[in-house]
Amino acid sequence: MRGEEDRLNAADSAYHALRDDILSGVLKPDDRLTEVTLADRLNMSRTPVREAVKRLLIEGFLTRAPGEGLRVTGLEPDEVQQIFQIRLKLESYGARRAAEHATPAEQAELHRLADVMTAHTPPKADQDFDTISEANAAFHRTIMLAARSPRLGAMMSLAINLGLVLRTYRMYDDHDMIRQSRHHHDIAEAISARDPDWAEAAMSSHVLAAAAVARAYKG
Amino acid sequence: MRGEEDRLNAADSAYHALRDDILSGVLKPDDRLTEVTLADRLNMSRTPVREAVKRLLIEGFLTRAPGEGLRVTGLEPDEVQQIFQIRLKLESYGARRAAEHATPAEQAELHRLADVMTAHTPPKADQDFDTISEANAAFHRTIMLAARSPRLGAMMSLAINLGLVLRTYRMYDDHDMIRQSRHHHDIAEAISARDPDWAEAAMSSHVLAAAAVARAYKG
DNA sequence: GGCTACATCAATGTATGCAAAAGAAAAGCC
DNA sequence: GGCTTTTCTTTTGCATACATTGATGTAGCC
Repeated sequence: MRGEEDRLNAADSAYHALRDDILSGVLKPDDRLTEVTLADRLNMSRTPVREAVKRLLIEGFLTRAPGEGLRVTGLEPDEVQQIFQIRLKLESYGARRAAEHATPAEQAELHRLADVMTAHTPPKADQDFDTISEANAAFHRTIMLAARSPRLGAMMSLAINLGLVLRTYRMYDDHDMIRQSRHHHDIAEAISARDPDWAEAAMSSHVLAAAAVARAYKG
Repeated sequence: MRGEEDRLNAADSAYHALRDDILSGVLKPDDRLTEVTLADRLNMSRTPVREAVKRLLIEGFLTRAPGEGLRVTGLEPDEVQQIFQIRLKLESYGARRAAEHATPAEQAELHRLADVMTAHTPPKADQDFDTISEANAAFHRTIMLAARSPRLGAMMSLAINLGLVLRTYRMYDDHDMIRQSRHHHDIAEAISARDPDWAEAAMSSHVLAAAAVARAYKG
């Protein structure tokens, strides 16, 4: 879907390819990797791979075993909840700032995205599923933009990526989805009302509900 | 005083050298830099310099001007406050978790580091300054370790290494330093008492005080 | 005279080769 | 036979050469 990936340089595409493989489980925590192996895999030289690996190490997706290559960092069950806690802090702060700084256009966009989600919830076909998923991502992205804090945006994208595994909607049943969609309307309203406290609380509630779903989900 | 620095590899020493030059003002926000220039400056090849630059870019010390090289990032006042807000959220959460998970050894270490800071505060010589700075960094690092959350650690290192802490250290007067030192004792006590609420509140207070100093500082 | 197109240069991106560090295995010594 | 030492192998670190990209300026054309 993204024709732009061709325009990415090798180092960046290596980064994204590896990260996606880690998050999607193609590369598993026990796999032994090496820079050369990965370079072969991706059909490029070690240099850009090295760059990507360095970044993944910093971000905690990989760890380097002293003398025997790289390993994918495993997700402990407890860590999932920790990531939700981090998201809780950052996203609620983002919502607060969005309530203070969102333009009318951004407010309208948030309402529109919430409407899209509602219209397709609960999903009847796979296509609904995709539409919801995309609208959800766009909703959160718009709030981050409206927060007018590039640093926060960078932090969030990392936190979100860490939790990407969980964002697969497999865990959500219809009830969860409907609630989530309502939450989005709440948040959009709070931001339109320029009420930071409300926006923060609504977002907190939203994230905590998601955390609870993840906690309950076994399988 | 640290003989270990010789054992650092080229990329790391480049990173530290450049960061120090930025923090100390040898490299100023308007300077136009290039990877080749820096490599010459440091008597090494572009490869390790590139690595260091990449990291400094991520951490926000440098920005790349599309077609004309690198520039030292000037810190906008508003951004400084935003970074403190992010730190506030993450560090207070870290303190909370540390209160829940710190080992007796870690608790003792925190008290020890707080004592070291107090003993050298207010600083009388440059050496005191270094000692305090190091103890401070170790204190926060120990809390992050005690929080038992590698992901949080990764996020923090991105947020914190934005260099702000280092740059703001020069803003402190004796009064600020004494207060900071007292805060560290508070936090250590809260963690030893295994009181997450207290630990979180104490850390919040600590970070917000630092933010206030930064806000008041003009020059 | 103004606009386009092409050449040129500066800066970054990528590939490859070699060096150094760290483990593992094998040989020698006690 | 167990321990040390040495060497071989694996993996990362660094340097250098080359490719690519994007900006700037100049010449030619309209």
